[in-house]
Amino acid sequence: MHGDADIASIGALVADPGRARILLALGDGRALPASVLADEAGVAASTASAHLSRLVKGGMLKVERHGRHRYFRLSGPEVGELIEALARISPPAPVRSLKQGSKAHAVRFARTCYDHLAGMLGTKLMEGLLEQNLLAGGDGVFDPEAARDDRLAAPGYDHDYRLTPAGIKDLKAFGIDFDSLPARRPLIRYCVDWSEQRHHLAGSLGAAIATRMIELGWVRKAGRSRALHVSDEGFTGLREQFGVELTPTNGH
Amino acid sequence: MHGDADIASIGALVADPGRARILLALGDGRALPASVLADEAGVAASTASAHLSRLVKGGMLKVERHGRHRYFRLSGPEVGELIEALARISPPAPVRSLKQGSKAHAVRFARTCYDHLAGMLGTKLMEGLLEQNLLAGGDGVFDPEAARDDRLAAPGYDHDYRLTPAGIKDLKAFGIDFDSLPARRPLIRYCVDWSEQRHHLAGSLGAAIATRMIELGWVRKAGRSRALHVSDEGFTGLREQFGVELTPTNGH
DNA sequence: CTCACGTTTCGCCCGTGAACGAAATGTCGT
DNA sequence: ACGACATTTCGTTCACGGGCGAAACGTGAG
Repeated sequence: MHGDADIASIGALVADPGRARILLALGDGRALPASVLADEAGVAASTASAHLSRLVKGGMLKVERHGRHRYFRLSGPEVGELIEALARISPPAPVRSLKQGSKAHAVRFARTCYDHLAGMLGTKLMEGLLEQNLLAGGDGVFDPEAARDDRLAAPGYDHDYRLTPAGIKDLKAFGIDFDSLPARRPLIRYCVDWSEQRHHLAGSLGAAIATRMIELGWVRKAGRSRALHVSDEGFTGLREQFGVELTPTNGH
Repeated sequence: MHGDADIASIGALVADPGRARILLALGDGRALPASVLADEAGVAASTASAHLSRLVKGGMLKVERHGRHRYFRLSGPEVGELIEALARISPPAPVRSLKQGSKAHAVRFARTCYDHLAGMLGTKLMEGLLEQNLLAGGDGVFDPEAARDDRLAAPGYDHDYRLTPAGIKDLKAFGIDFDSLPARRPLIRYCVDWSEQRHHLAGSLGAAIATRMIELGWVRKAGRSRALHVSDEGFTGLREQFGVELTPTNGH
């Protein structure tokens, strides 16, 4: 028999700024080599190595050998969920350099969250879908106070979003093939976006929309961070098809 | 404009064993005075005071003054969600004393999670509801591997549980008044139980069932922890009405 | 086979923060 | 107003863990 859960040991792993940056970089489930992560964390290779082995020993990361590189990734979705939960209540980090500043800006503007869209892009899209009545069942806002009514309600499960007939029609026109979506995964879920404190679309539909937008060239992965770059066609397409008013400058 | 999320600062708050025990004790949203929390954490009052003020400054806790006591509670549901996410991937804590051991045992056996039932009681009940076809749409298991199919899937939203006609009938007979349940809160949600790694029932139905069981005297709050005590009527009632085979000894 | 590169181990320095008791502060009950 | 109790502040001690560079290790490329 064992005792209570030792959450302090996990907390200690996250407590170091270098390790935290490593976790954030791996946040959407990608695999990255140690050297890149050292760079990402802003520490020497030896230091990063120590951090990485502690994270592996603690069960948060797992390793894959590929030639003389060692690729690290989150050991499971629960870890990603933890990172999201942490980011949601974390204060904004102090900006260390101009480059870091604009990089953080890009991540907040549009990024990947697992396999769907997040950041301002993700939440504005959700808003557009709701305004055009393609989606119904919630208002897209994250309101910690509302949940207080019945003490502390279950976390993040407070809305039942569903597609409207118009939504199915428009999304089919957009290029979503509903028949080919995985059966066992729910069509529509939502995440609370940590940078916007609003909802963005997840579930298999969220993933399909993200895939389709990349396919159309509306967005593309920017560099090796989770940030996404929105193309001109993306901006016009988002406005015309989903009523999303998004401009390259309204990020901050 | 601000930079990335500073999850390390939150991690540092959780990293200390004393603070972690405080957070765990407050995990379901209750308010407790500083002296009780000092006892719970196993440290001197002065030490606990320092911990508590750091947790408040960090935004994880808030204070309410009541006479010469100061009651602390989680500052919001997001914090509770974080604690659950942490506990889910944490190793079992080393047992420090016999008393702590049996206390941890009691918590794993049956406890409160926000306003519904968790621990072995909660997961066995979920299992019973599914076996008797009062509930459908999932199998009650938490399987991190299954989510791997489509990379890292959205966290914890992988099933769509729903009541069957038989479920509505039986639960009405059990004493649940469906008409009086809050409208804006979803009827059925689930949580991944950190001690059992299975699902237990949440949502307004989960809360109503918990309330009704307390009303019937099947369970009662044990002491000032989150643990619940199951009465003899509770054991027989659970078996007869929900097919739950639970004995006082199968906790470990 | 040997070189080059990615990664880990080692040894050392240094700063941070957790612990406690004692004493100060504050609040209630009588 | 006084004494009891809850809580915080203060001052000190002490241990743990992060940081780096140098050197060792291991693997793939030429």
